[in-house]
Amino acid sequence: MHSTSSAQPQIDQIFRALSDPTRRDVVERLSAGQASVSELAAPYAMALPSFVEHLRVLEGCGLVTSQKQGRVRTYSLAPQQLKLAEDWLGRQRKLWEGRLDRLDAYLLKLKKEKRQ
Amino acid sequence: MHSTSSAQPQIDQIFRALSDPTRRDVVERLSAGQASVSELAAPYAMALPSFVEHLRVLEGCGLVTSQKQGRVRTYSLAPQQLKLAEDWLGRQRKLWEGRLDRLDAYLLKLKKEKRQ
DNA sequence: TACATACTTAGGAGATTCCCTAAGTATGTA
DNA sequence: TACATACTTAGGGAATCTCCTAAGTATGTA
Repeated sequence: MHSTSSAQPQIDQIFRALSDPTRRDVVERLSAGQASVSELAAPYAMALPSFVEHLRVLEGCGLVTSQKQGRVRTYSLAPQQLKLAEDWLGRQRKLWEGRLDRLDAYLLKLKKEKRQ
Repeated sequence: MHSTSSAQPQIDQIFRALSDPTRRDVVERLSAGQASVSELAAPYAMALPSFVEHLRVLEGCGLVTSQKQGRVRTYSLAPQQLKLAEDWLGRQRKLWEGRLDRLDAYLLKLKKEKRQ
């Protein structure tokens, strides 16, 4: 159907997950090291089930992992998925910069031809 | 309320916009150069008003710009906003890598101390 | 002027999101 | 055993999203 067809549910979900400030905060917090549900939830006014749903979204797209020990569930960052999003953005930047380079080259050529 | 407080509506909207495969396709297409609404819409089965709504979302968060000449509206990429998202991801990667480095250093120190 | 083209506006249906309260289960502690 | 702690499950409500159809406006063309 499309020319480029970048319909990857995984990337969809990763960008979607990162579009919420609470979830971005959690990712940032976990960059500093693992933490339990209550530790992660503490800074937020939100009801716990609401907050836990954010954690579920993050785990659902593989941005974080968790394991339960006794009654405490501990979350950690899983940075490979972050890389997926970063790679997509990097690819766009390269395309864009490549286009600028070609435009530069073209303008330079025009200028040269004019001079002759 | 939060420790890190990354509640930036702009970044929210950018990640939100990029979470849809049609909109990511459009960004990719525009990386190759500007295009009109009908050119952009051509590959999709979607009704035109639905597709145009995607363009409105992209323009709303500054990822693309448009101008109308006669009856044709032409869209271009505005790559500065892409950089916002890329920067956020890059920052997370640095935090994460920094943490790994500190962990390495710590393990190395442990190993040394054990040897004495 | 008549007709085609390129959007644009209006309104609506169904799914999803993001929050809530109330009540439950499993685990550690006195 | 009684109680507190740390989630977990169930269900619901308002707002937003992503698509649709139908009809409108503005511009170029014969």
